[in-house]
Amino acid sequence: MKSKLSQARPKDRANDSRSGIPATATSGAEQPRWNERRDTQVGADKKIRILIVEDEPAMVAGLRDNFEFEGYEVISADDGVSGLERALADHPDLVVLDVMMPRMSGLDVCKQLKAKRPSVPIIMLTARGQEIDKVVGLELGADDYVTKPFSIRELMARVKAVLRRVSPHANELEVYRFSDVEVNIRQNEVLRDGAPIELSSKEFALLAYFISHPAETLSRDRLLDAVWGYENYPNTRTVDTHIVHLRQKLELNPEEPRFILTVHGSGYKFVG
Amino acid sequence: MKSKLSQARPKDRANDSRSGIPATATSGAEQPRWNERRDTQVGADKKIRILIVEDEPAMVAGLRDNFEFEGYEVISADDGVSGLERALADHPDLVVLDVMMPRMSGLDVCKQLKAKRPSVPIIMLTARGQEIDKVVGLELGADDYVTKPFSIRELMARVKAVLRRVSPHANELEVYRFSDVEVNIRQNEVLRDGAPIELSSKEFALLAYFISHPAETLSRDRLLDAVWGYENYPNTRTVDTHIVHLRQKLELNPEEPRFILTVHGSGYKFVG
DNA sequence: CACAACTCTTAACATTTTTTTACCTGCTCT
DNA sequence: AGAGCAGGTAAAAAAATGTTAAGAGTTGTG
Repeated sequence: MKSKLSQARPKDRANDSRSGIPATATSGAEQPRWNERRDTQVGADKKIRILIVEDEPAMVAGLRDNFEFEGYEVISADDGVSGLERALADHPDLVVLDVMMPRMSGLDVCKQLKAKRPSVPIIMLTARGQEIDKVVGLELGADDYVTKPFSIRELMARVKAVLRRVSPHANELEVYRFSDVEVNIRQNEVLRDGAPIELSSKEFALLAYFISHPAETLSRDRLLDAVWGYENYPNTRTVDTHIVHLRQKLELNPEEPRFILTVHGSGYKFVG
Repeated sequence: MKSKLSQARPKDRANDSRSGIPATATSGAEQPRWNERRDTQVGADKKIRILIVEDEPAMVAGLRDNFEFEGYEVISADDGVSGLERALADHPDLVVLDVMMPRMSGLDVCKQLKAKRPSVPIIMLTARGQEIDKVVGLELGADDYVTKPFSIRELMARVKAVLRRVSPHANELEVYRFSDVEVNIRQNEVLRDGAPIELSSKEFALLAYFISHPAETLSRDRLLDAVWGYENYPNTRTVDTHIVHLRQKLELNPEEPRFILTVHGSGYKFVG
């Protein structure tokens, strides 16, 4: 969560000019803008971890910024050998791998990594003119590739696409039930006896966070951090208000909440 | 579903200069990429089932990934005998068959399978230098072959070609229906009660993407990536405008849309 | 080549929804 | 009783979306 200054967010992204990364030293022309809030992982419990293996520091910094802004956890390595080591040791959820690197080519890293961890998705960064088919084909097993110079926007989209493809579980399996209420995390949908309950996005994020921390007393500050983000400092009373709304929509008897309980002096607690 | 494919846009978009961002030197993206969404079987009634018979796990995994990404259903077997069994039991629409395998050679599997199910198309994976003529000729009856090492793109193209050749009905299978609306993906045609609804290419591409991701909330950015492509940076509001147009043409009551719903703060969602 | 028809994009304004803040009441504990 | 906290309510503020229209570019046609 980097600059989630959504307060000062420009209206449309055509105008904003968040510092992007030059995709290569040569192409300063591309001005990616990526500072709009997108479909990031809201209130996710554990972050998705991305490993960036790339020898050019500026590129790493730029990618790190953007990925972290999108809510991913980023680790990095600056040559092939250490990249392979980190990939094996730190269990990233996805690897972004430059082809041209010191010590060990990205192609070899890819091959060796796929041999040991066939399931970890890899996106290759290739220069134009390199043999794309080899990179992505079965010989190496990369899941996708982007040719330099690329827009951060394209890379980000492909990362998300690969993640969606690799773990479609996120789509369906995240359904929670308590009492006669059914919460589908992925589809932002809450049902009571099959009838939809309309929640605002904040309300839903709040509920999702509660659900993922059952029976745990959550302080207002913690809820603010998790649901509103670190760069937002609304009044803690804001949380209360949203709790009220949630209860009104969720509880059978909002006067006597059964699911979202108050822990006097501490915060709130969700009980399935 | 790339717009490129459905749009009769002869010229490169490189001369697109309105947003101040040059379309980049990267407009060499004319070459199709295997991993882009293509003319897959969108919203087809039932998926086309591919059987992969191959003993190398990494290869199976890679093929599975790619075929599933293209919208096929994949089943697999890791040796000749079980491959033949599954081919007979599970009625795949196409079989990808490695020649070199334990227990029973792919050649024998092919021969026996063709003897019992003459209609099921088979694509063989052969190593360079193997006797191609025998494989494809009448003796064995395979429909096509690919020599290792091959690019996934080539294999995918051959699979589609064979499927087209074998079942020209595939054209009609790409019809999706909801309410009294009928959408023919391949023919860019939308009918309501048999009467055509005229959609622009963007509108159609948008609808097609919605249809292929039913009940999933799609952010504007994701729609931009999928429908407009990576090299274009239109305003996110552009999506809204097109949604409006789509609704006006598609919904019975555009004021209260039933098919294309807005998810406030997140994007849009299509419900059949 | 001019002209009309059409598409796409952007902008401006209207409307709706969400989020935040402010103010007030009641409760609990010392 | 008074301080501190929980919670209700309403309204202001902000953001997102709907709507309409105008400009630029394309296509098709005479």
